[in-house]
Amino acid sequence: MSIVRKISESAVHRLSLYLRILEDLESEQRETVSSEEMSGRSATTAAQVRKDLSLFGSFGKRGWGYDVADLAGRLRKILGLDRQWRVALVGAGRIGSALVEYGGFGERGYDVVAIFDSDASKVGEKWGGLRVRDIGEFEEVASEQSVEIVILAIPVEAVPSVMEHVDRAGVRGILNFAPTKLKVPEGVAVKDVNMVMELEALSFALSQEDGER
Amino acid sequence: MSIVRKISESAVHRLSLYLRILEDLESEQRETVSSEEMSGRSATTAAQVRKDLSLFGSFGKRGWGYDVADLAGRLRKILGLDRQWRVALVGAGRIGSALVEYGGFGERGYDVVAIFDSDASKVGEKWGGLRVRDIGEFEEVASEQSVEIVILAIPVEAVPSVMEHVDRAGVRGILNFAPTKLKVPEGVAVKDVNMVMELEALSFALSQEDGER
DNA sequence: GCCGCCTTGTGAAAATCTTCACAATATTAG
DNA sequence: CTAATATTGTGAAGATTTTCACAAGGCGGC
Ligand SMILES: NC(=O)c1ccc[n+]([C@@H]2O[C@H](COP(=O)([O-])OP(=O)(O)OC[C@H]3O[C@@H](n4cnc5c(N)ncnc54)[C@H](O)[C@@H]3O)[C@@H](O)[C@H]2O)c1
Ligand SMILES: NC(=O)c1ccc[n+]([C@@H]2O[C@H](COP(=O)([O-])OP(=O)(O)OC[C@H]3O[C@@H](n4cnc5c(N)ncnc54)[C@H](O)[C@@H]3O)[C@@H](O)[C@H]2O)c1
Repeated sequence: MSIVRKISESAVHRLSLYLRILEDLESEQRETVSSEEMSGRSATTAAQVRKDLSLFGSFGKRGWGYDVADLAGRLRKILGLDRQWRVALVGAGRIGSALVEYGGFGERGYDVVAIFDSDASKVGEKWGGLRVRDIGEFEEVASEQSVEIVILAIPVEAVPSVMEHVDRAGVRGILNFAPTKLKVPEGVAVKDVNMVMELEALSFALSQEDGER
Repeated sequence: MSIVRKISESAVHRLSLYLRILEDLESEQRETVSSEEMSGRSATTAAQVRKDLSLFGSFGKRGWGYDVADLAGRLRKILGLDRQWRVALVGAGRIGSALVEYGGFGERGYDVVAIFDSDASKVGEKWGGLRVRDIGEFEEVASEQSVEIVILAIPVEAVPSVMEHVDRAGVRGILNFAPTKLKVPEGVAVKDVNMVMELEALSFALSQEDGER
């Protein structure tokens, strides 16, 4: 039955945004919200909000708006936040440590269940209840722990060798911080986080302004 | 003279990608490259590569391709990387420290020239040659140091008060890590880095797969 | 100098995404 | 019950982005 609609990258992005807005509204004890108000708190239009939501169903009541708690629940379900995701961190470096210490992921159902590194001086360290393991143990531990998502926070040079482990372990999704295009088997989802690119987009925008004057 | 073309977000993103590819090619001692090969190393098509570049001029030679070093130089110029940018970090926490210790920004011309925090136990610490300063000094120091870009790595709650300082100091661009929509004066560019959203896009993709089976 | 080959640059077509505009309908007041 | 009001859900229009397809050059070989 399920119709395969292709939801655009940007639409998914906006859904995350809407969820954050709804959570703010929940903490303000608001019961309902209109597409108009949602658009005011994001950077979109009311029509966009309604179109985005209508891709998944009709969640509002005409003349009344959306029930805040109900819509938040539906978005959580749509985004896959109605369950726990078992996550492994590979790369116990600067970014890795910032991520593991950050509580925001656990809150949303992403449980870091294993940490890997190749540096003998890091392997064995205790990081918030978890022991840093050698990358050589990846396949065994990842399958034992049913890891589905990997956060890759390693240098570019280490990517090829680490990806061999990751591929063999049957991981389904990768959040990649290394500034390189990953080669992954069919069916594995990858999202890149590239802060340098964001800075470049910023300096591009500023340079354009300068050029126009 | 300069025609004001609106370059899409995604096109700028791809330009950054192309630059990274060209830098790889440079380190492989390659002299020339075709749009075909560039597309193979990114996730686009050859036509897209050529269209993107043609927004800014015609940099190639028919039947021959692009000169790797020349094109890299032109992209650097387009992205505003042909100069130094003076950057201030606000928030000497986990993310802030990972960023400051990371060399990749300096390499690309982003110089962190000041670091601010509000925590008395952090103010005064030495971070790679810089003293962490109190956020109260922001306006004075930022204008003295000609800061143009701010990296905001503070908790959401601290955003409103910090933004007052930032707005008054006449900063032109902000790289924001706090998961909230910044309100900025006209003309200030903002780019958000939101890792939770990327993870949500990942779990969305994985959930969709599950649903389709 | 001419031919054949290769690859760019770019209009035009196709696809995708966003905005518009309004009928449908729930709610509330009288 | 009717009217007035609010706001959704959604086709259709409009805008933007991507892909197609090919003429226009440049280069090497003969
Ligand atoms: N730190 C930042 O602010 C920043 C910013 C942008 C991008 N990045 C990127 O993020 C990635 C991580 O950066 P970082 O600053 O955390 O680096 P880091 O050097 O602090 O940490 C990398 C970790 O990976 C480990 N590692 C190396 N090879 C490995 C292997 N084969 N298997 C397992 N672990 C291995 C290292 O031992 C180290 O602990 C890099 O690709 C970097 O380019 C970082
Ligand atoms: N750490 C992560 O992995 C991660 C992931 C996603 C998003 N974020 C976001 O990035 C931001 C920073 O995260 P973090 O983990 O580095 O937090 P952190 O708590 O480690 O650091 C925040 C720093 O900001 C400082 N600060 C607080 N109020 C301030 C003020 N008014 N003026 C100046 N400095 C002030 C604190 O003293 C602290 O040093 C947060 O908004 C967080 O939600 C972090």
